[in-house]
Amino acid sequence: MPYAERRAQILKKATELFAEYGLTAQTRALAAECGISQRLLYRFFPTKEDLLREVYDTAIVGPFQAVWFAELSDRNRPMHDRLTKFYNDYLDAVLGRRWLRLFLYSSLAEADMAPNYISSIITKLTETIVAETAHERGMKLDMEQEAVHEVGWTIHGAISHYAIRRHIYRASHVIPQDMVVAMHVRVFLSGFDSIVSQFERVER
Amino acid sequence: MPYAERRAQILKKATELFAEYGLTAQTRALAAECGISQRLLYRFFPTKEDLLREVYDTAIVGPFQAVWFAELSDRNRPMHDRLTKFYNDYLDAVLGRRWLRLFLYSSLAEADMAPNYISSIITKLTETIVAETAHERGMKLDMEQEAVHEVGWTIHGAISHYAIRRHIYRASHVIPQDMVVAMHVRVFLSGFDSIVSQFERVER
DNA sequence: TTTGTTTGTCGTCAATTGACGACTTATGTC
DNA sequence: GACATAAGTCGTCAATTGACGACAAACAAA
Repeated sequence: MPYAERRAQILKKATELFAEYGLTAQTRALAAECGISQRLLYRFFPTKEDLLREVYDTAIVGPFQAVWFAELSDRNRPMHDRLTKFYNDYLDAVLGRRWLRLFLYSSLAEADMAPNYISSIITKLTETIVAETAHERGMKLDMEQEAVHEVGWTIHGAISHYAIRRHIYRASHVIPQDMVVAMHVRVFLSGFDSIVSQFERVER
Repeated sequence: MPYAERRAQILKKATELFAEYGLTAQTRALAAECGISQRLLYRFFPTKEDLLREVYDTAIVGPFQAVWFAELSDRNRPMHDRLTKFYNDYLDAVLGRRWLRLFLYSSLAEADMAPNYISSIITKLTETIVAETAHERGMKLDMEQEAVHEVGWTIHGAISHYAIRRHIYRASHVIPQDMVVAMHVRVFLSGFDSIVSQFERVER
Protein backbone atom coordinates (compact mmCIF):
# COMPACT_ATOMS: atom_id res chain seq x y z
CA MET A 1 0.00 0.00 0.00
CA PRO A 2 1.37 3.43 -0.95
CA TYR A 3 2.72 5.69 1.74
CA ALA A 4 0.01 8.35 1.83
CA GLU A 5 -2.82 5.88 1.77
CA ARG A 6 -1.41 3.77 4.57
CA ARG A 7 -0.75 6.85 6.63
CA ALA A 8 -4.32 8.03 6.20
CA GLN A 9 -5.61 4.61 7.22
CA ILE A 10 -3.54 4.61 10.40
CA LEU A 11 -4.71 8.10 11.27
CA LYS A 12 -8.33 7.14 10.82
CA LYS A 13 -8.10 3.96 12.84
CA ALA A 14 -6.10 5.77 15.51
CA THR A 15 -8.86 8.34 15.81
CA GLU A 16 -11.46 5.66 16.37
CA LEU A 17 -9.28 3.78 18.81
CA PHE A 18 -8.27 6.76 20.93
CA ALA A 19 -11.83 8.04 21.00
CA GLU A 20 -13.09 4.71 22.21
CA TYR A 21 -10.42 3.62 24.66
CA GLY A 22 -8.71 6.86 25.60
CA LEU A 23 -5.32 8.28 24.77
CA THR A 24 -3.73 5.30 26.53
CA ALA A 25 -4.94 2.88 23.87
CA GLN A 26 -2.04 0.72 22.75
CA THR A 27 -0.08 0.90 19.56
CA ARG A 28 -0.37 -2.86 19.23
CA ALA A 29 -4.15 -2.66 19.15
CA LEU A 30 -3.89 0.04 16.52
CA ALA A 31 -1.57 -2.07 14.37
CA ALA A 32 -3.90 -5.04 14.65
CA GLU A 33 -6.82 -2.83 13.66
CA CYS A 34 -4.91 -1.77 10.55
CA GLY A 35 -3.81 -5.31 9.78
CA ILE A 36 -0.13 -4.43 9.92
CA SER A 37 2.76 -5.05 12.27
CA GLN A 38 3.26 -2.74 15.19
CA ARG A 39 6.70 -1.84 13.96
CA LEU A 40 5.33 -0.32 10.77
CA LEU A 41 3.54 2.43 12.69
CA TYR A 42 6.88 3.92 13.55
CA ARG A 43 7.66 4.45 9.87
CA PHE A 44 4.85 6.99 9.75
CA PHE A 45 4.88 8.53 13.21
CA PRO A 46 8.10 8.92 15.22
CA THR A 47 6.36 8.48 18.56
CA LYS A 48 2.90 7.80 19.88
CA GLU A 49 2.67 11.39 20.98
CA ASP A 50 3.21 12.67 17.46
CA LEU A 51 0.40 10.44 16.34
CA LEU A 52 -1.84 11.79 19.09
CA ARG A 53 -1.16 15.35 18.16
CA GLU A 54 -2.03 14.72 14.56
CA VAL A 55 -5.21 12.88 15.51
CA TYR A 56 -6.23 15.89 17.56
CA ASP A 57 -5.56 18.38 14.79
CA THR A 58 -7.51 16.51 12.17
CA ALA A 59 -10.35 15.12 14.28
CA ILE A 60 -10.99 17.96 16.72
CA VAL A 61 -10.18 21.17 14.97
CA GLY A 62 -10.89 19.84 11.50
CA PRO A 63 -14.67 19.33 11.55
CA PHE A 64 -15.47 22.95 12.30
CA GLN A 65 -16.75 24.60 9.13
CA ALA A 66 -15.52 28.12 8.58
CA VAL A 67 -18.65 28.84 6.56
CA TRP A 68 -20.69 28.69 9.75
CA PHE A 69 -19.38 32.09 10.75
CA ALA A 70 -20.63 33.54 7.50
CA GLU A 71 -24.02 31.93 7.91
CA LEU A 72 -24.37 33.18 11.47
CA SER A 73 -23.61 36.69 10.25
CA ASP A 74 -26.08 36.62 7.37
CA ARG A 75 -28.35 39.48 8.34
CA ASN A 76 -30.88 38.68 5.67
CA ARG A 77 -32.18 35.88 7.85
CA PRO A 78 -33.72 36.18 11.31
CA MET A 79 -31.43 35.23 14.17
CA HIS A 80 -33.82 32.50 15.21
CA ASP A 81 -33.30 30.70 11.91
CA ARG A 82 -29.57 31.22 11.89
CA LEU A 83 -29.14 29.76 15.35
CA THR A 84 -31.44 26.84 14.66
CA LYS A 85 -29.63 26.00 11.45
CA PHE A 86 -26.20 26.39 12.99
CA TYR A 87 -26.79 24.25 16.04
CA ASN A 88 -28.42 21.47 14.09
CA ASP A 89 -25.41 21.42 11.78
CA TYR A 90 -22.98 21.71 14.65
CA LEU A 91 -24.55 18.82 16.50
CA ASP A 92 -24.41 16.66 13.38
CA ALA A 93 -20.91 17.55 12.23
CA VAL A 94 -19.04 18.16 15.46
CA LEU A 95 -20.78 17.09 18.64
CA GLY A 96 -20.92 13.38 17.86
CA ARG A 97 -19.75 10.54 20.00
CA ARG A 98 -16.27 10.32 18.54
CA TRP A 99 -15.53 14.04 18.69
CA LEU A 100 -16.82 14.40 22.23
CA ARG A 101 -14.88 11.47 23.58
CA LEU A 102 -11.66 12.63 21.99
CA PHE A 103 -12.19 16.15 23.19
CA LEU A 104 -12.91 15.09 26.76
CA TYR A 105 -10.04 12.64 26.90
CA SER A 106 -7.71 15.34 25.64
CA SER A 107 -9.03 17.93 28.04
CA LEU A 108 -8.67 15.62 31.00
CA ALA A 109 -5.19 14.59 29.95
CA GLU A 110 -4.08 18.12 30.57
CA ALA A 111 -2.88 18.13 26.99
CA ASP A 112 -3.72 21.79 26.64
CA MET A 113 -5.55 21.03 23.44
CA ALA A 114 -9.03 21.87 24.57
CA PRO A 115 -8.07 25.39 25.61
CA ASN A 116 -6.75 25.77 22.09
CA TYR A 117 -10.01 24.80 20.50
CA ILE A 118 -11.96 26.90 22.94
CA SER A 119 -9.89 30.01 22.56
CA SER A 120 -9.43 29.81 18.81
CA ILE A 121 -12.95 28.88 17.76
CA ILE A 122 -15.54 29.03 20.50
CA THR A 123 -14.48 32.44 21.70
CA LYS A 124 -15.09 33.88 18.28
CA LEU A 125 -18.32 31.94 18.01
CA THR A 126 -19.85 33.28 21.19
CA GLU A 127 -18.86 36.81 20.21
CA THR A 128 -20.53 36.41 16.85
CA ILE A 129 -23.74 35.00 18.29
CA VAL A 130 -24.09 37.69 20.92
CA ALA A 131 -23.19 40.52 18.58
CA GLU A 132 -25.59 39.35 15.89
CA THR A 133 -28.44 38.86 18.32
CA ALA A 134 -27.90 42.32 19.75
CA HIS A 135 -27.72 43.84 16.30
CA GLU A 136 -30.99 42.28 15.23
CA ARG A 137 -32.65 43.96 18.20
CA GLY A 138 -30.98 47.29 17.57
CA MET A 139 -29.14 47.04 20.88
CA LYS A 140 -25.82 48.65 21.48
CA LEU A 141 -23.75 46.33 23.65
CA ASP A 142 -21.74 47.88 26.39
CA MET A 143 -20.17 45.19 28.51
CA GLU A 144 -16.92 43.48 29.17
CA GLN A 145 -15.61 40.96 26.70
CA GLU A 146 -15.80 38.28 29.37
CA ALA A 147 -19.46 39.00 29.94
CA VAL A 148 -20.13 38.66 26.24
CA HIS A 149 -18.56 35.22 26.25
CA GLU A 150 -20.57 34.18 29.28
CA VAL A 151 -23.78 35.20 27.57
CA GLY A 152 -22.85 33.26 24.45
CA TRP A 153 -21.95 30.25 26.55
CA THR A 154 -25.52 29.99 27.88
CA ILE A 155 -26.77 28.55 24.63
CA HIS A 156 -23.52 26.97 23.53
CA GLY A 157 -23.00 25.28 26.87
CA ALA A 158 -26.55 24.04 27.11
CA ILE A 159 -26.38 22.44 23.69
CA SER A 160 -22.90 21.05 24.24
CA HIS A 161 -24.07 19.51 27.45
CA TYR A 162 -27.04 18.01 25.68
CA ALA A 163 -24.56 16.28 23.39
CA ILE A 164 -22.44 15.09 26.30
CA ARG A 165 -25.51 13.75 28.01
CA ARG A 166 -26.55 11.90 24.93
CA HIS A 167 -23.22 10.49 23.79
CA ILE A 168 -21.15 10.24 26.96
CA TYR A 169 -23.65 9.68 29.74
CA ARG A 170 -25.82 7.65 27.39
CA ALA A 171 -28.95 9.27 28.71
CA SER A 172 -32.00 8.26 26.77
CA HIS A 173 -32.89 10.72 24.08
CA VAL A 174 -36.47 10.24 23.17
CA ILE A 175 -36.94 13.90 22.35
CA PRO A 176 -35.76 14.48 18.79
CA GLN A 177 -32.70 16.63 18.31
CA ASP A 178 -34.31 19.41 16.31
CA MET A 179 -36.85 19.88 19.05
CA VAL A 180 -34.13 20.22 21.65
CA VAL A 181 -32.35 22.77 19.48
CA ALA A 182 -35.58 24.67 19.01
CA MET A 183 -36.05 24.76 22.76
CA HIS A 184 -32.61 26.10 23.51
CA VAL A 185 -32.76 28.73 20.78
CA ARG A 186 -36.08 29.86 22.11
CA VAL A 187 -34.88 30.09 25.69
CA PHE A 188 -31.78 31.96 24.64
CA LEU A 189 -33.60 34.52 22.53
CA SER A 190 -36.38 35.10 25.00
CA GLY A 191 -33.96 35.60 27.86
CA PHE A 192 -31.38 37.60 25.94
CA ASP A 193 -32.55 41.09 26.79
CA SER A 194 -32.75 40.49 30.48
CA ILE A 195 -29.33 38.87 30.84
CA VAL A 196 -27.63 41.56 28.80
CA SER A 197 -29.15 44.24 30.97
CA GLN A 198 -27.96 42.36 34.04
CA PHE A 199 -24.38 42.52 32.90
CA GLU A 200 -24.54 46.05 31.63
CA ARG A 201 -25.84 47.32 34.90
CA VAL A 202 -23.18 45.65 36.97
CA GLU A 203 -20.15 45.80 34.76
CA ARG A 204 -19.97 49.53 34.29
CA MET B 1 -2.00 2.99 62.22
CA PRO B 2 -5.37 1.37 63.00
CA TYR B 3 -7.26 -0.39 60.26
CA ALA B 4 -10.14 2.03 59.75
CA GLU B 5 -7.93 5.08 59.77
CA ARG B 6 -5.48 3.66 57.24
CA ARG B 7 -8.30 2.57 55.03
CA ALA B 8 -9.84 6.02 55.08
CA GLN B 9 -6.50 7.56 54.21
CA ILE B 10 -6.05 5.26 51.24
CA LEU B 11 -9.55 6.02 50.02
CA LYS B 12 -8.97 9.73 50.22
CA LYS B 13 -5.62 9.68 48.47
CA ALA B 14 -7.02 7.33 45.84
CA THR B 15 -9.80 9.78 45.13
CA GLU B 16 -7.33 12.58 44.56
CA LEU B 17 -5.06 10.42 42.46
CA PHE B 18 -7.74 8.96 40.20
CA ALA B 19 -9.35 12.34 39.74
CA GLU B 20 -6.07 13.85 38.69
CA TYR B 21 -4.53 11.12 36.55
CA GLY B 22 -7.50 9.04 35.54
CA LEU B 23 -8.66 5.60 36.51
CA THR B 24 -5.41 4.17 35.12
CA ALA B 25 -3.34 5.81 37.84
CA GLN B 26 -1.03 3.23 39.35
CA THR B 27 -1.31 1.50 42.67
CA ARG B 28 2.39 2.17 43.26
CA ALA B 29 1.84 5.90 43.03
CA LEU B 30 -1.04 5.59 45.46
CA ALA B 31 1.09 3.66 47.93
CA ALA B 32 3.85 6.24 47.69
CA GLU B 33 1.31 8.99 48.28
CA CYS B 34 0.18 7.24 51.45
CA GLY B 35 3.72 6.55 52.57
CA ILE B 36 3.20 2.81 52.65
CA SER B 37 4.27 -0.18 50.61
CA GLN B 38 2.26 -1.13 47.57
CA ARG B 39 1.59 -4.54 49.03
CA LEU B 40 -0.31 -3.08 51.95
CA LEU B 41 -3.03 -1.73 49.71
CA TYR B 42 -4.13 -5.26 49.01
CA ARG B 43 -4.89 -5.82 52.67
CA PHE B 44 -7.69 -3.26 52.38
CA PHE B 45 -8.93 -3.67 48.82
CA PRO B 46 -8.84 -7.06 47.08
CA THR B 47 -8.30 -5.55 43.64
CA LYS B 48 -7.84 -2.15 42.09
CA GLU B 49 -11.32 -2.36 40.70
CA ASP B 50 -12.84 -2.77 44.15
CA LEU B 51 -10.98 0.34 45.20
CA LEU B 52 -12.29 2.21 42.18
CA ARG B 53 -15.85 1.25 42.90
CA GLU B 54 -15.60 2.45 46.46
CA VAL B 55 -14.00 5.72 45.39
CA TYR B 56 -16.88 6.26 43.04
CA ASP B 57 -19.54 5.56 45.64
CA THR B 58 -18.09 7.89 48.24
CA ALA B 59 -16.81 10.68 46.03
CA ILE B 60 -19.48 10.85 43.32
CA VAL B 61 -22.74 9.85 44.88
CA GLY B 62 -21.76 10.97 48.37
CA PRO B 63 -21.61 14.76 48.06
CA PHE B 64 -25.21 15.13 46.97
CA GLN B 65 -27.24 16.48 49.87
CA ALA B 66 -30.66 14.95 50.27
CA VAL B 67 -31.84 18.14 51.94
CA TRP B 68 -31.63 19.94 48.63
CA PHE B 69 -34.79 18.22 47.47
CA ALA B 70 -36.63 19.56 50.48
CA GLU B 71 -35.31 23.06 49.93
CA LEU B 72 -36.27 23.01 46.27
CA SER B 73 -39.78 22.00 47.27
CA ASP B 74 -40.19 24.67 49.93
CA ARG B 75 -43.16 26.57 48.55
CA ASN B 76 -42.82 29.37 51.05
CA ARG B 77 -39.98 30.77 49.00
CA PRO B 78 -40.13 32.00 45.41
CA MET B 79 -38.73 29.61 42.84
CA HIS B 80 -36.16 32.18 41.81
CA ASP B 81 -34.60 32.09 45.27
CA ARG B 82 -34.80 28.35 45.58
CA LEU B 83 -33.00 27.80 42.28
CA THR B 84 -30.37 30.43 43.00
CA LYS B 85 -29.64 28.94 46.38
CA PHE B 86 -29.58 25.40 45.13
CA TYR B 87 -27.25 25.96 42.21
CA ASN B 88 -24.80 27.99 44.21
CA ASP B 89 -24.68 25.20 46.76
CA TYR B 90 -24.49 22.54 44.11
CA LEU B 91 -21.61 24.26 42.36
CA ASP B 92 -19.72 24.56 45.62
CA ALA B 93 -20.38 21.10 47.00
CA VAL B 94 -20.51 18.93 43.90
CA LEU B 95 -19.37 20.51 40.67
CA GLY B 96 -15.76 21.10 41.69
CA ARG B 97 -12.65 20.05 39.88
CA ARG B 98 -12.25 16.72 41.65
CA TRP B 99 -15.83 15.61 41.29
CA LEU B 100 -16.04 16.58 37.64
CA ARG B 101 -12.81 14.84 36.67
CA LEU B 102 -13.81 11.65 38.44
CA PHE B 103 -17.25 11.74 36.94
CA LEU B 104 -15.97 12.29 33.42
CA TYR B 105 -13.25 9.67 33.69
CA SER B 106 -15.82 7.20 34.93
CA SER B 107 -18.32 8.07 32.24
CA LEU B 108 -15.72 7.72 29.51
CA ALA B 109 -14.48 4.45 30.92
CA GLU B 110 -17.84 2.96 30.16
CA ALA B 111 -18.03 2.02 33.81
CA ASP B 112 -21.76 2.47 33.82
CA MET B 113 -21.46 4.59 36.90
CA ALA B 114 -22.51 7.88 35.40
CA PRO B 115 -25.83 6.49 34.21
CA ASN B 116 -26.38 5.45 37.81
CA TYR B 117 -25.85 8.91 39.15
CA ILE B 118 -27.90 10.43 36.40
CA SER B 119 -30.85 8.10 36.73
CA SER B 120 -30.91 7.95 40.49
CA ILE B 121 -30.41 11.61 41.31
CA ILE B 122 -30.56 13.97 38.37
CA THR B 123 -33.74 12.49 36.99
CA LYS B 124 -35.53 13.21 40.22
CA LEU B 125 -33.91 16.63 40.37
CA THR B 126 -35.14 17.78 36.98
CA GLU B 127 -38.60 16.52 37.76
CA THR B 128 -38.66 18.48 40.99
CA ILE B 129 -37.45 21.69 39.41
CA VAL B 130 -39.92 21.56 36.56
CA ALA B 131 -42.84 20.57 38.74
CA GLU B 132 -42.14 23.27 41.30
CA THR B 133 -41.70 25.96 38.69
CA ALA B 134 -44.95 24.96 37.04
CA HIS B 135 -46.74 24.90 40.37
CA GLU B 136 -45.59 28.39 41.27
CA ARG B 137 -47.17 29.64 38.06
CA GLY B 138 -50.36 27.71 38.57
CA MET B 139 -49.66 25.68 35.44
CA LYS B 140 -50.91 22.16 35.01
CA LEU B 141 -48.23 20.19 33.23
CA ASP B 142 -49.35 17.80 30.56
CA MET B 143 -46.36 16.37 28.78
CA GLU B 144 -44.29 13.25 28.52
CA GLN B 145 -41.89 12.39 31.28
CA GLU B 146 -39.02 12.63 28.82
CA ALA B 147 -40.01 16.15 27.89
CA VAL B 148 -40.06 17.15 31.55
CA HIS B 149 -36.50 15.92 31.91
CA GLU B 150 -35.40 17.77 28.83
CA VAL B 151 -36.85 21.01 30.17
CA GLY B 152 -35.10 20.53 33.49
CA TRP B 153 -31.86 19.76 31.71
CA THR B 154 -31.82 23.22 30.13
CA ILE B 155 -30.79 24.87 33.35
CA HIS B 156 -29.01 21.88 34.84
CA GLY B 157 -27.00 21.26 31.69
CA ALA B 158 -26.09 24.90 31.25
CA ILE B 159 -24.76 25.16 34.78
CA SER B 160 -23.02 21.79 34.64
CA HIS B 161 -21.33 22.87 31.46
CA TYR B 162 -20.27 26.10 33.08
CA ALA B 163 -18.50 24.00 35.70
CA ILE B 164 -16.89 21.77 33.08
CA ARG B 165 -15.70 24.84 31.21
CA ARG B 166 -14.23 26.27 34.33
CA HIS B 167 -12.61 23.20 35.86
CA ILE B 168 -11.91 20.93 32.90
CA TYR B 169 -11.36 23.26 29.96
CA ARG B 170 -9.75 25.76 32.27
CA ALA B 171 -11.52 28.61 30.56
CA SER B 172 -10.98 31.91 32.30
CA HIS B 173 -13.74 32.73 34.71
CA VAL B 174 -13.67 36.41 35.38
CA ILE B 175 -17.41 36.59 35.88
CA PRO B 176 -18.17 35.63 39.48
CA GLN B 177 -20.06 32.41 40.04
CA ASP B 178 -23.14 33.89 41.66
CA MET B 179 -23.61 36.15 38.71
CA VAL B 180 -23.47 33.21 36.32
CA VAL B 181 -26.02 31.36 38.42
CA ALA B 182 -28.25 34.41 38.48
CA MET B 183 -28.05 34.59 34.72
CA HIS B 184 -29.00 30.97 34.16
CA VAL B 185 -31.85 31.08 36.65
CA ARG B 186 -33.18 34.17 34.98
CA VAL B 187 -32.98 32.66 31.48
CA PHE B 188 -34.64 29.49 32.66
CA LEU B 189 -37.52 31.19 34.41
CA SER B 190 -38.16 33.71 31.68
CA GLY B 191 -38.17 31.03 29.00
CA PHE B 192 -40.06 28.42 30.98
CA ASP B 193 -43.57 29.18 29.77
CA SER B 194 -42.68 29.15 26.13
CA ILE B 195 -40.75 25.88 26.19
CA VAL B 196 -43.41 24.10 28.15
CA SER B 197 -46.02 25.18 25.67
CA GLN B 198 -43.81 23.95 22.85
CA PHE B 199 -43.72 20.46 24.29
CA GLU B 200 -47.36 20.37 25.23
CA ARG B 201 -48.44 21.32 21.76
CA VAL B 202 -46.32 18.69 20.05
CA GLU B 203 -46.38 15.81 22.45
CA ARG B 204 -50.12 15.22 22.61
C1' DT C 1 20.18 -8.45 -14.12
C1' DT C 2 21.54 -5.48 -10.97
C1' DT C 3 20.79 -1.89 -7.87
C1' DG C 4 18.47 1.11 -4.87
C1' DT C 5 14.26 2.50 -2.70
C1' DT C 6 10.00 1.57 -0.64
C1' DT C 7 7.09 -1.38 2.11
C1' DG C 8 6.91 -4.51 5.49
C1' DT C 9 7.92 -8.19 9.47
C1' DC C 10 10.45 -10.60 13.38
C1' DG C 11 12.14 -10.59 17.59
C1' DT C 12 13.66 -8.24 21.47
C1' DC C 13 14.77 -4.71 25.13
C1' DA C 14 13.70 -2.05 29.10
C1' DA C 15 10.29 -0.12 31.82
C1' DT C 16 5.84 -0.48 33.89
C1' DT C 17 2.13 -2.55 36.43
C1' DG C 18 -1.41 -5.49 39.04
C1' DA C 19 -1.07 -9.06 42.10
C1' DC C 20 0.65 -11.97 45.78
C1' DG C 21 3.56 -15.49 48.76
C1' DA C 22 6.59 -15.32 52.44
C1' DC C 23 8.38 -13.03 55.98
C1' DT C 24 8.98 -9.36 59.82
C1' DT C 25 7.65 -6.23 63.43
C1' DA C 26 4.54 -4.30 66.67
C1' DT C 27 0.71 -4.63 70.04
C1' DG C 28 -1.62 -6.36 73.19
C1' DT C 29 -3.58 -10.37 76.36
C1' DC C 30 -3.48 -14.36 79.39
C1' DG D 1 7.40 -14.76 79.16
C1' DA D 2 4.39 -16.92 75.71
C1' DC D 3 1.41 -16.51 72.12
C1' DA D 4 -1.95 -14.73 68.97
C1' DT D 5 -3.43 -11.16 66.04
C1' DA D 6 -2.83 -7.05 63.56
C1' DA D 7 0.13 -3.95 60.71
C1' DG D 8 3.54 -3.74 57.54
C1' DT D 9 7.65 -4.81 54.04
C1' DC D 10 10.53 -7.41 50.48
C1' DG D 11 11.05 -9.38 46.48
C1' DT D 12 9.16 -11.43 42.58
C1' DC D 13 6.06 -13.12 38.76
C1' DA D 14 3.64 -12.61 34.55
C1' DA D 15 1.64 -9.62 31.42
C1' DT D 16 1.77 -5.32 29.03
C1' DT D 17 3.72 -1.63 26.37
C1' DG D 18 6.54 1.96 23.68
C1' DA D 19 10.36 1.74 20.97
C1' DC D 20 13.71 0.01 17.68
C1' DG D 21 17.69 -2.76 15.22
C1' DA D 22 18.06 -6.04 11.76
C1' DC D 23 16.44 -8.25 8.15
C1' DA D 24 13.10 -9.71 4.13
C1' DA D 25 10.17 -8.94 0.16
C1' DA D 26 8.31 -6.08 -3.52
C1' DC D 27 9.18 -3.11 -7.21
C1' DA D 28 10.81 0.35 -10.33
C1' DA D 29 14.76 2.13 -13.02
C1' DA D 30 19.18 1.60 -15.51
